[in-house]
Amino acid sequence: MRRSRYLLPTLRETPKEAEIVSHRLMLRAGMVRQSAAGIYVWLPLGYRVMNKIAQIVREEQDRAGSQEFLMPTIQPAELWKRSGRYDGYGPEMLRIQDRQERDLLYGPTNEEVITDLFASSVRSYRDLPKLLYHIQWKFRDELRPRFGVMRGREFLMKDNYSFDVSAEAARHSYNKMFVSYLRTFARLGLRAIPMEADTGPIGGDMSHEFIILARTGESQVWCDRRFLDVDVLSLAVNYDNADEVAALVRRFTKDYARTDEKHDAAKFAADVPEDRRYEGRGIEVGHIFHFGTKYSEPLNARVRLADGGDVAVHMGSYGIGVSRLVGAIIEASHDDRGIIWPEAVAPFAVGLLNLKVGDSACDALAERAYAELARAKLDTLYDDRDERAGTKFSDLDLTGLPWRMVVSPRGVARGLVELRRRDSEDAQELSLDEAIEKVRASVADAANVAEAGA
RNA sequence: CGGGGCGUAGCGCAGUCUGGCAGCGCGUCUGCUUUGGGAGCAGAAGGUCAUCGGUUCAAAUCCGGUCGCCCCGACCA
Repeated sequence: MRRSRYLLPTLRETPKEAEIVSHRLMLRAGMVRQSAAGIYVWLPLGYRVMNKIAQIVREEQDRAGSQEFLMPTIQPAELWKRSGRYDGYGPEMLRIQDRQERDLLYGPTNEEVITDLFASSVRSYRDLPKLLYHIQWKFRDELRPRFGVMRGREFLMKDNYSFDVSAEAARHSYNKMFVSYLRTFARLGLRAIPMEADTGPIGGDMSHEFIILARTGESQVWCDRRFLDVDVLSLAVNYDNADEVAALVRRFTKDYARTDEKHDAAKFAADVPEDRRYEGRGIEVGHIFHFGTKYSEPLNARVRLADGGDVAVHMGSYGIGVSRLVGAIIEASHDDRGIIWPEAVAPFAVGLLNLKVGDSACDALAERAYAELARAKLDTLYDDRDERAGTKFSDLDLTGLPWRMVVSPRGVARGLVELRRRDSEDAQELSLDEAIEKVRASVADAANVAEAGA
């Protein structure tokens, strides 16, 4: 993409509404614009990142045996009246009426719709288990939206729903999602720690929040530092082997990790040696939950059993805040110059700068670099604007692309470009071929890591 | 929903107290010079001062209503 043609309105100054760093940087880097309180326009750069995140989420959901489909944003109130939540959900739910004065709502979540779908389309225990997910916009009319896309009213969420014939089978589904979440966040360049969460009326140990550690997080968290040392992507997992998946879950639940909701200072002190105690802030990026027959009973989602009887299916739901992750990744990965994208979610792999537009040698080399980067299938944002070097450097640092390739009079006579990583101070002068190969290898490594263990 | 604050050019702000030509910086456009970390000079464009009403010879400024946005708290993917 040529920068001169791209809609990328970077700002030198921060709009005054932005308080936390991810919000400031997303506005300054031209990723989002606020449309109303907690509602955002996603500009091309921000939308690319969100789509990259969604794609990784999608791949890991599929890998764990889930199927993607799509439910509507607008739901009939009638379903919610049947589940008993229509009155219970409160003013957070946006209620609307159509021209016939039928009661509708903009979905804050989708248990009702999918349970109803399941009830009308699945009849037999032989069809179970099922894991179904979609990535869809939600609306929750929060009292006070804040922190940019981290707590918007409208947000993009992946929600998965599992259906099993028994509580024991449901645990396998839960465990699959648990492991797939570990892999998903690791691939996004995040270290997400599963923490015990409130389970509601069901009880038991079947609810976890996935929290990433970040200074600006909203929750106070306590955990064992051993969580920080595990290389999740190197762990092999066969999702069909219930024992193997359960063993992995045990490995990630045996050490202490709790938010302020469940923190027990005495237990923390007793269980975790002093040198392994971590206390800090965290951001919730995922939540998994088993809720048994809470919706299948009222919405009549039952299956026939082998012995001729029938049973309400056991369900769980599993959420990842996709749009929130865009902000969360920035909270975890930035410096005073701007965003530092992990390679896996970067909107472009390379920022190509021509520092002397109008100089025929520089123009020629930059154009050749742009063409060859495209041939190597490396997403490139080519800054071909007739701007000063400082402007281009600052803009590129702000937008956080992982690799910077500079064409300038310094190296052009020898056919050299300068290559530098966003997270490093070291630059190298290389031939164009060498530079492209280096970036290509780095991107390929990231992809290989993603495949490891799967 | 309780408390506090703010709406003036694309962004950041001054002007409001004490009514009297709507301003500054950045950005944008044109020209010249410059060219490795947000350049210099010269010129230009850009405004329903959130909105509705009131007071006044005169309102960004005073008074009242409404809308929007932000922050703190309680609440939440």
